[in-house]
Amino acid sequence: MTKIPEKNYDPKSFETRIYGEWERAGCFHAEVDPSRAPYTIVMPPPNITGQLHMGHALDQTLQDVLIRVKRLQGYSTLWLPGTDHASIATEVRVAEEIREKEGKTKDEIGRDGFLKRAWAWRELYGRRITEQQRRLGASCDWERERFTMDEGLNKAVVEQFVRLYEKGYIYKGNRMINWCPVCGTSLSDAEVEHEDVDGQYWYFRYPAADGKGGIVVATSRPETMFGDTAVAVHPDDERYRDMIGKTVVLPIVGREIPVVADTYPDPEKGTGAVKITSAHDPNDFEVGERHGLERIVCIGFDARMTEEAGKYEGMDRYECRKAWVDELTRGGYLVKSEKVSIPVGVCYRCNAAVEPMLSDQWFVKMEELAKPAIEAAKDGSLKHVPERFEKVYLHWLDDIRDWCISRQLWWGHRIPAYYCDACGEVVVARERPESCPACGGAMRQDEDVLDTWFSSALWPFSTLGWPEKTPDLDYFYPTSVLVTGYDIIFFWVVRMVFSGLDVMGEVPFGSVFVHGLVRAGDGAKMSKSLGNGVDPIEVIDGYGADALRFMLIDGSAAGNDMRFTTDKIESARNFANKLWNASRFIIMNLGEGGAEAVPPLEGVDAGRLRDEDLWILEKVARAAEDITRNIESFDLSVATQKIYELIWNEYCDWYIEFVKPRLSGDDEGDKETARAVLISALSDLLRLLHPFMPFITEEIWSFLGKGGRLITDRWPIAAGGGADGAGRNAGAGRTRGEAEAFERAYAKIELVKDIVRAVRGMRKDAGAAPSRALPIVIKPEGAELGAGMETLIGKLANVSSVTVATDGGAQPDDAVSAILTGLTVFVDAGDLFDYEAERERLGKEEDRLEGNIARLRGKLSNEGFTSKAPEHVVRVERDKLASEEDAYGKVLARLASIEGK
RNA sequence: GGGCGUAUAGCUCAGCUGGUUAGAGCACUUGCCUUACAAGCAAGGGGUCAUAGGUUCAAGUCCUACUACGCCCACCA
Repeated sequence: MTKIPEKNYDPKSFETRIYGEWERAGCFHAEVDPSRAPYTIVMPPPNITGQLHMGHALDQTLQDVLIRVKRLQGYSTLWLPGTDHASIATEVRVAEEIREKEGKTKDEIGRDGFLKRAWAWRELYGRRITEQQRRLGASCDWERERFTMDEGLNKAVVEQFVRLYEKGYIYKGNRMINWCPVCGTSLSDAEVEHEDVDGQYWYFRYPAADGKGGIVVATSRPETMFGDTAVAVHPDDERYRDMIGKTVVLPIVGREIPVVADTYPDPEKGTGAVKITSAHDPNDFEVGERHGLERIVCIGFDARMTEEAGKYEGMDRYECRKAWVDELTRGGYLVKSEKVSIPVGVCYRCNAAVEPMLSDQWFVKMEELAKPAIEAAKDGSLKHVPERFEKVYLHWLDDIRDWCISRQLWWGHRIPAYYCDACGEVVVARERPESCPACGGAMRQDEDVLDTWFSSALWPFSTLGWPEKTPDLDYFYPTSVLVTGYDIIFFWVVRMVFSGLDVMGEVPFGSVFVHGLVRAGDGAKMSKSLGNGVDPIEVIDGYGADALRFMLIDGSAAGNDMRFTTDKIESARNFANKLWNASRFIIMNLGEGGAEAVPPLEGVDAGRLRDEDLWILEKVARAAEDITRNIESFDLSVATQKIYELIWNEYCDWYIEFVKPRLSGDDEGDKETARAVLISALSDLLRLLHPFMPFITEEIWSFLGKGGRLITDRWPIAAGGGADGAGRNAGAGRTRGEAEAFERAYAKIELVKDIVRAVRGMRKDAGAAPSRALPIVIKPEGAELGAGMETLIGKLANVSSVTVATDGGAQPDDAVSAILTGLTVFVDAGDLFDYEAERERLGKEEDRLEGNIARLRGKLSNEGFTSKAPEHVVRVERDKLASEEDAYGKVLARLASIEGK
């Protein structure tokens, strides 16, 4: 008894089940296997801050497609999953939760209590994320799942920190850093975003100390005036030459500050004189360094004014600004002010305005580390797809500054630095020292944790076991490709590359495959605050994971943003439904013995194969090669379009229709042949589609009696020089005779399609009722009409009889005609025929051909074209002209023959 | 200030290294419940590929300029 699929495509009925089967069978597990080439992708670990969004779904789908293709091609494929602790983001969320649930602050709970709750959070959200990934069909090796704060990774982080410290690449220094007053921590440059806000320039007069004149400076941040330590002017600026070396007085504050000459001020800008606040601005800091200025901190870590601000001490920085400007204005120091747009740095997590601050922090010296990373992109060992992203990568590295890696947070890898309070000794070590090596006193560990990206930077090798020398690391590193969004190129890609080169001496991946954002239907960025996010799980519930996956890949080019619309997801779901029903039809027609009784294609006598059989096999073979090429060059959406077209418009629309009469016929042998070809072609279609729609393809596969699982079956054709060198290309190994037979059959069936389409069109034009079968006459004019052509046409065009009008044979005048390449088709529409309509029809054709012929003649009479264009291009144009002229002649003749009727 | 992207059918988008008459999905028109599929079948309509130059035998595709929108980077007081 043959098992037949349910009538309706219902992804819910099998997706979860199939995933479980794959997982239990160990299909995702990768083995170190020296006999095969490895193919490795480390998953960009999603943050445990929440759940997966549409961007993750895209990211994961792309990786899964690549992994599944390579798995089918016979590589030992490892897709290593994991999650990221996302230090600052998670800390903020956990603190929020604690405030809501317990009404307490972080400090009230304490470090240990906080970490306990953070780990609980990690358990909950980490699991939720991996469940969502399973729903999507991610075929990653769960046995190798990692977390950026697990024990092994902590070991890697400590090891790398110590190594860099010992090399002198990590240092602690009192430098200008970005401070987020809300998150209460320092930030790296990458973590600061720039926003333009409405602001103002205030021009204030700083009187000269000697009472003669003064200098007007412009500022957008008057409140930093309390920290001013100089006024700088350009040495060549005539206006201020006399002032250099003198001192001016800070209005109201009364403190005297020097006027220094420095090349930093641009005479063109503002007044050409710049107030220098060496403790609150990176540029001013440098000017201060050059001139040995003191640093006065007037804004504290809480974004409130310090005692340096006198009576404003304790006031918020922006409130102080207002009050202070008022006071200066009243004092007559304000010269003018103007509204202007000011770029301000904000925290990428909480959006608060970042304050440049002087602070003791740990840094990674970037200059030496960046060099090989730049080199890798330039010498091609690291390729970006699409290429344009290499610019983004290089640009970031080119003017990179030292990386501030310490964070004043609790959730993260604690810095392995230890201090002796007794003698001031600092020890950076893999293990906590028992006591101070200098004085024997007690050691205290640094309170701070590391930037979350410090651990992410090690991800491609730390997850494979580094610093241990493991077989995994040896076999799977370097990884094959990194798939990620363009928005985290410098957060992550750059840092992985320089870390990989530093630690392993090799780039962590040869290619970076960059994708864009998934936007809402109106083009807006999906975001929580806008509430326009689409939950991938809800989409999967409604349409199936396969539809979501297909939709995410189809119809968007690599690196470009895409919009999520129901149109698209429905279209993808409909495609799945189409495949489902076609497969169902085939399975229903397998006969008594079911799938097992159908012989494999190799078991069918080649002589039994009909033209349409050869045609579909050839179609599939050609498409398979194309699709493989597209996938290998990361043109995944091109690949999906081709497979969509192949399945729907060739296999379903034509082949299945061609074969229907045979399936209901009496010739058992022929029936068997048709079944064998149907299944063979379908199998390849399933293989080709599987990476994109893994569930439905696996489910259908299980009905085909082929045994095994599709996920671990084989790709239709061998990878170019890949792991599977068996040369399984469907067209490979054919004899010359066979190849010619395929060619002939292919051309013949394409002609049949043209005839069918022409007849359908003519029937419609004539207004023939769909149920009314009409006789047709085919007049061959050079085309080879094989036997069996008539039956193929008859059924598909609703034709009652096909007469081949051999030379001299009857050629009806009172029939609708269509002139095709190598033949003319007449539809005997009987009472519906109308000479006037026929003439109109032919007239249109005449016009069209005239246009074409004129264009082609022009082209071919162009000496430049015939002499310079490649031979095959010219030949195609010549052939085209010849056939158009031929058709034109026939149209004229036909018009003449019915003239006056 | 620097860099990048996008502009192709009413809408959303493909179009790889330049080479037939520029494609798809949705929408639209017409006709169909044809025993796999109305989430479907069949036949159609619809585009001077943003604009202006240029290179070339040949440009949606390459170059230059320009316009509009979008994004990224940036230490302009």
